[in-house]
Amino acid sequence: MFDFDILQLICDQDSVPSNAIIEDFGLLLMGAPKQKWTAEEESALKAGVRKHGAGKWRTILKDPEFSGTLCLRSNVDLKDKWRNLSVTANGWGSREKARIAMKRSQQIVKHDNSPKAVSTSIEDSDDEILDIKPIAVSSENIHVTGQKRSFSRIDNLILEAITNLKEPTGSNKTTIAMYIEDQYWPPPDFTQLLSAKLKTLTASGRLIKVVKRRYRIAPTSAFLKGKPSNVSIYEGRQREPSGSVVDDFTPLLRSQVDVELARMRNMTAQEAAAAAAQAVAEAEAAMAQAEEAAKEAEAAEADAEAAQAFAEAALLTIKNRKTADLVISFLAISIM
DNA sequence: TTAGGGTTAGAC
DNA sequence: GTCTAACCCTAA
Repeated sequence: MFDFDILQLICDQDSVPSNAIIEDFGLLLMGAPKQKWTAEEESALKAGVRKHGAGKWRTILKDPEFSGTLCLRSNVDLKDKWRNLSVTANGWGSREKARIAMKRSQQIVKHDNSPKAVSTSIEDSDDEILDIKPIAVSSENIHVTGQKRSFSRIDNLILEAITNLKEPTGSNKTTIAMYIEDQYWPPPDFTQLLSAKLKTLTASGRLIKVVKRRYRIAPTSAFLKGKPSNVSIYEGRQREPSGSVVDDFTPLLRSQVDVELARMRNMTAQEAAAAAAQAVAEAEAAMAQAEEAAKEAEAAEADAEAAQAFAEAALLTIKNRKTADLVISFLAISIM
């Protein structure tokens, strides 16, 4: 189209077009169809976020590595697109968002009514188990050898993601998931594992939950001790695909998956069938493990809700009876 | 410059 | 009519 050709000419200049230029051009495009994001623009945005962090939209636009691809976009466009990506990556449709918003407002009311209630942070509302977007299964790399060891690998991935994303206000679950999914090939039910793991890491004090469901690494976290920041924890594994680091949760790099696919193409029918059967069995084991982790997370949430309900009931009792001593005695007996 | 809420176009 | 993605507006 003619108008887009003009803007492409602007793009061909060395400098990044200012917002004013893009906005003025928007006037020219009045009535024109929406500019759909291309796959190239999308990947450039993701790469930009990886490099500079979410929220550094202007920096990403100025980065010569991305300015060529994103020259038609303003920083606001980047922000909006990243928001859309975050929402869809979580499997949240408008209904889910409305439901979560409703749930959150209800919880805020609860907090207002019971300031001393047992804390079931409203920031946990996005830790619900959501639809999973399975990406790939490594038949050789998912070995179920016990939850603790497997989870320690996810711990490292989460910490690596938060470290490398460098978001000043911390990283949310979506951003962490997108980083990991972009860098590796996580197993099925990865989102469930991530939700559960974020909870336990926060509970154990290794992560700090800051505003708006964002997580930061606790200053005293032992996970990164001795490890240089900004370096992939899996670099060793990347250099040695057949090395020893395969006994845990180890998402595959895309390049490794490509190698796997190439190997599979050369298999005989019988070999392929055997490999497929083995992959299915191991994937099922991994899914069972993920399911168990999800159940644990659900149980923890249920416990917290029950505790909150109990605390609310206790406070109500205090108000109504005006016999605090009696209630305190009752609570003491209940706890024992 | 950015975040977040709101609006609207387009696909289904 | 519903849903999603792109776009708009405004406060900080």
